[in-house]
Amino acid sequence: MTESGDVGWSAARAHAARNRDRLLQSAAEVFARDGVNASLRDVARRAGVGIGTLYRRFESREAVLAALLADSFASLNALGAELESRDDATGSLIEWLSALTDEMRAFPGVPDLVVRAMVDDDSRLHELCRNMARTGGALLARAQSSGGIRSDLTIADLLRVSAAIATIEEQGAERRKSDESTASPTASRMLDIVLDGLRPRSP
Amino acid sequence: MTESGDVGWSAARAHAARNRDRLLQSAAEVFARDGVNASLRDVARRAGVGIGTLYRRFESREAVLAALLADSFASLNALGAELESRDDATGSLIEWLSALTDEMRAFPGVPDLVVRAMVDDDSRLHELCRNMARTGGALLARAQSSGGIRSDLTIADLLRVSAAIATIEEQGAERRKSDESTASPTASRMLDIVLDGLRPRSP
DNA sequence: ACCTGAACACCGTTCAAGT
DNA sequence: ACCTGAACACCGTTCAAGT
Repeated sequence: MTESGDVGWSAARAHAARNRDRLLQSAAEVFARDGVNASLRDVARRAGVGIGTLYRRFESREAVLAALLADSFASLNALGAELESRDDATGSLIEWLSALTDEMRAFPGVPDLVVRAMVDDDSRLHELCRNMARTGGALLARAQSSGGIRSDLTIADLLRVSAAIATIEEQGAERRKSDESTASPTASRMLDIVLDGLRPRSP
Repeated sequence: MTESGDVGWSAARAHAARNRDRLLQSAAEVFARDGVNASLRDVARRAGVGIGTLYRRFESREAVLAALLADSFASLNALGAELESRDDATGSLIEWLSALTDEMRAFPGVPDLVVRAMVDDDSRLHELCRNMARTGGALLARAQSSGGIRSDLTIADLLRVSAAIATIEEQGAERRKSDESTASPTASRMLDIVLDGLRPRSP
């Protein structure tokens, strides 16, 4: 099949790129269904490629996830930059935390992953998470100096809270067999309740 | 080896009981290290029995966990009963939620497990969790009628919050590689902060 | 009655062999 | 250069064979 020189090369490269796209598409579907620890063999199967191809395109499960989540994180950084120029510092922070919580619901297991990656230098998601944290940190500092948010909180605290809420809502979104008294709360209600606790109290 | 009649039987029964104890001991160690989804083969190996014996003594992973967590849940119910007779209704609820959060930190993954079991009729932990929720529900109702807790909250909300905090602290308790700005908050601080949000606000 | 371990159908990950 | 699938070392779970 070897066509001479560049033609063969670029055909192979195009094919490789298509495989990468298919793998990402497939991974998005499988992770959405089975969570971030879903079977990578499943991902490869559904993409119609061999398992070896997956490992050739992505050095690890986290590399796949990093590729899938990169856009989310970029949009959070963009939103943060935009919110910096708003008057309401506290409202800005809360809006950003809401957006973060939403993004973390991409796949089951993402919140956990993000919290761990924040603290693990070796994670493929480490830098992505750290950048995102920097964006949030700026918003937090502004909200704190405006007096709208307790001054003893750190951005690490808030990311953990956000992750916790995202985990809760992720589970609440699943099919429930008995739905009487344990019906899941509205998506944003839990976050609202918890964020209430972040304001300074004047008793 | 077959000794005649009852003697052989009771020896076998005693042996079986000892195996069960060893398995539980081993499971406690392995789950503490690797979380609730740890290898059951590992559990059997460390207990010095065949994998078949584990499955003979416990019909499922959840059955092992139910056996390990039964005491915790019982003590929460006892604590609840005791707190019912205290004057400070809100303080009682908060103390109980603190205790619950602590118990959920038994092994990594327990909070998630409890939240799921609460909603899954088929789980071996379902009844255990439901009873515990009933205990908390009574404390919540009392705190709400005393005016100390927002009236729109349900016990399901609070258990989810507790699970979320327990998850956070469980992760915070792990060895961190970089510990600068992401240092984990003190054990109870997150819970305190969040519980602040549960009080009615008077602006 | 109880215990064991082989057996089955899956994983994640690597790497020789093919094109 | 890229792709494939066998190979290895693991799982969870079941069940025939042993005592």
